[in-house]
Amino acid sequence: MTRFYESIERHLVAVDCVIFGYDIIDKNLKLLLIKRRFEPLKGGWSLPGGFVNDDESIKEAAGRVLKQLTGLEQVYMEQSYAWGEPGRDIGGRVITISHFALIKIQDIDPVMQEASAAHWRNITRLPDMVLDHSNLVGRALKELKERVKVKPVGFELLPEKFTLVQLQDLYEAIYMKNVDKRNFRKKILSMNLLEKMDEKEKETSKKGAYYYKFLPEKYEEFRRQGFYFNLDVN
Amino acid sequence: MTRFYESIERHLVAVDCVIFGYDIIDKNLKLLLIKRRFEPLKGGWSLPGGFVNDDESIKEAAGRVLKQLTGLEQVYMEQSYAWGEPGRDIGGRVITISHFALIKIQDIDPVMQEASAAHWRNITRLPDMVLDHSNLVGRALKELKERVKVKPVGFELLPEKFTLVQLQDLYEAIYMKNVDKRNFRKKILSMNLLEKMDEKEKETSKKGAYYYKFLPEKYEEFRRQGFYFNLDVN
DNA sequence: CCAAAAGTGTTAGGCTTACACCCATGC
DNA sequence: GCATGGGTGTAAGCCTAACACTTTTGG
Repeated sequence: MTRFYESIERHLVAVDCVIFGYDIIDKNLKLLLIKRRFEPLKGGWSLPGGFVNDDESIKEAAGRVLKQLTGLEQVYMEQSYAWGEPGRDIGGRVITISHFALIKIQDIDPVMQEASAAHWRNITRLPDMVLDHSNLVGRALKELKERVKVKPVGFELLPEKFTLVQLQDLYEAIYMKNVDKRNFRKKILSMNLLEKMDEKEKETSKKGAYYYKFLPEKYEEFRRQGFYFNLDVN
Repeated sequence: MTRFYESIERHLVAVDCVIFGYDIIDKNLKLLLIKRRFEPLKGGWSLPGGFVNDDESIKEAAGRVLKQLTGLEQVYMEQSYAWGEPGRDIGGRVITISHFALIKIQDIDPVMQEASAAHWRNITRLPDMVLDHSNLVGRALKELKERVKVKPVGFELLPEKFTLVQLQDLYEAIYMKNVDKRNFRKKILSMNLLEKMDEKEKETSKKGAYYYKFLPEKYEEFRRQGFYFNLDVN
């Protein structure tokens, strides 16, 4: 493969993952962070990342990092931004391509999480982070906010079945503002993307709240017909 | 700088530029393409690109490529996407970070353009392109469409002074659909971002159309006050 | 005087927003 | 029977979209 381009400078290329999770109990949007396991800056709070191997795509590299940390595959992940200031990594010039992933907190393999020393941290109270990782987080969060407005990806952060209250709480956590309950319900239900189940969630209230589930096939069908998801909320 | 990370595989990292221009006369959105000057695929239609040097950021590399081709600096440019499939470049594994730039066609240095064998090609009639460059274009175009709706960047493609008809034609070329004249004018003028000049453009009509200019300072001021540019058009 | 392009307002309907009370149940 | 959280409807106004004629002037 490498017959041409031989005299050209090469670079270390990495991927970093901004892994979002949502805690349905304390209603906080969270990030999965690790303590950096190598020098320089060993022990500092860091995004999970890794170098891109010769035989894998960027996407595969990011997927590999995510799987090593969480045990999860087929996770919703988007490329975010390529960071390449020559001085951004004090250990040498590294170009990193940040991604953000949305995972269901409860799906994570607890053994793996323990082994990798990964920690969930509230998005509102992040520690100081290594290198420019706070910037990567900031950008990913901004992109997430835009994305959940126009694509039904919030469900990636919730269990299969969830109540409308939980869904609203999630949106409030992401938008970082309150949302009108009646308008929110009207809007999301009017899209016909949710199926109401018979079962009720009874932990958090005496009356109980109906579970719903998201119908991805419906979304695909409507999309093909020109429908645009929109949950722009006051 | 390179004390750590020594044993790790390195990669060729490039930038490619999707350079948009708008021809006010024939009302076409165009791309600046070149004939590839080196093997493999020498002579094929290609996006202008180049490898990232050791001492420059990704943004600088893209700026350098753009300047070499057009003579222009301080051009509106956004990073688009990092493309890294191992097999995407038949000459060896190259990770490329695509960008899109918006330039005023008439600003380009004609000597430079000649020398670099750069050609403007209508977006609606692009030639077959080398490697995966059609994909990079597709993505950049999609991002441009989104961007002009929510950010006043269309003006980057027009001369300093332009008529409302010209502005509308530009939006029609980007959106690839017709726009209602009265609604378009109402909307753009209501934002108070344009200044009407006394002068008229008299080439294209006997009556003549008033020139306007965009006021970037106004935009900045309004932005700070929480204003969001929006030109979502029917 | 005519052809060609610039410029201009109004209306109906849909969507957004604001807002407060009843319901079901466990204790 | 009461406290707790779940669930529901309506009205005002704002924004969007549809639509056609008048103005100017060079030839």
